[in-house]
Amino acid sequence: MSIAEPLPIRDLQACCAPLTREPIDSAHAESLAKSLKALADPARLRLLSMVAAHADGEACVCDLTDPLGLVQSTVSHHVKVLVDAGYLTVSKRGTWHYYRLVPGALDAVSSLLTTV
Amino acid sequence: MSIAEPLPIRDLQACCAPLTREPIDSAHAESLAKSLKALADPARLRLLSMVAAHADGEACVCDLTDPLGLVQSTVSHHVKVLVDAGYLTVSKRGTWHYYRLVPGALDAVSSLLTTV
DNA sequence: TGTATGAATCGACAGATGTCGATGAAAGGA
DNA sequence: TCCTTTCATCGACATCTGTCGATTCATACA
Repeated sequence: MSIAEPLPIRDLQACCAPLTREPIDSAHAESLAKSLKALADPARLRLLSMVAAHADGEACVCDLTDPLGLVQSTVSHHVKVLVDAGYLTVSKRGTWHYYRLVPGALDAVSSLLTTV
Repeated sequence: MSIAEPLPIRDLQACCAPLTREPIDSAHAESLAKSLKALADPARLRLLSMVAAHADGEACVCDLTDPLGLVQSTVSHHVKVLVDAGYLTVSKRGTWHYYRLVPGALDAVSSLLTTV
């Protein structure tokens, strides 16, 4: 992640009250919107869900192309969006790249939306 | 909402486990993505936040144009997106339309993202 | 009836996004 | 050294999206 990138969602949570607690300012609205945009795609939601459900909680791109019904380059693109947004991490072993959920990342964005 | 519209988020919650509990199927991924897309815009996040913070928990379009820095037709567009997605309701009194948060709508989408 | 006000709709447009096929890069094995 | 496999990147394309100005609609009031 370059320095110009949006804050990953966990930093956002560390600083902010839930959306309805008080009016959100432009900068934080921008950050939260980016985090939500990364999530707001059916292929990426299924991808996240598949990674979470996969053996050992990790999966490679090749595990995902068939069940998603998408070409390798497209899956690679979606995975990159989720890594950049802070939802996935990658660990490389040989020619394989294994992706895994970042613990707490989904809970962080979730807690920003709650009203209670 | 026409019959062809996506399920509002509350129905989604009534039927589904959180994203990481088990692999989500295509149809539900599509629904959840639509609900998230409605939220994934800085202007709409600020709009929701302003409505929640406004006196009596409701606001009209004319209350929002100035603080958002957007033209009336644009605000009207964003409001419609949020109403269609089930986050806002409208009550019309004279020429004024007052928008208000749907109780529990944000909590519903939030709970679908939680992993715990 | 006519006018004023708040809001929805329409048409246009630039920019972002999801998808694909083709190519390139890195690592391992014959 | 060469081939294979896994993945990233690139270029192209159609579609979607956010924004605006102009118009239309509905309601209230003079």
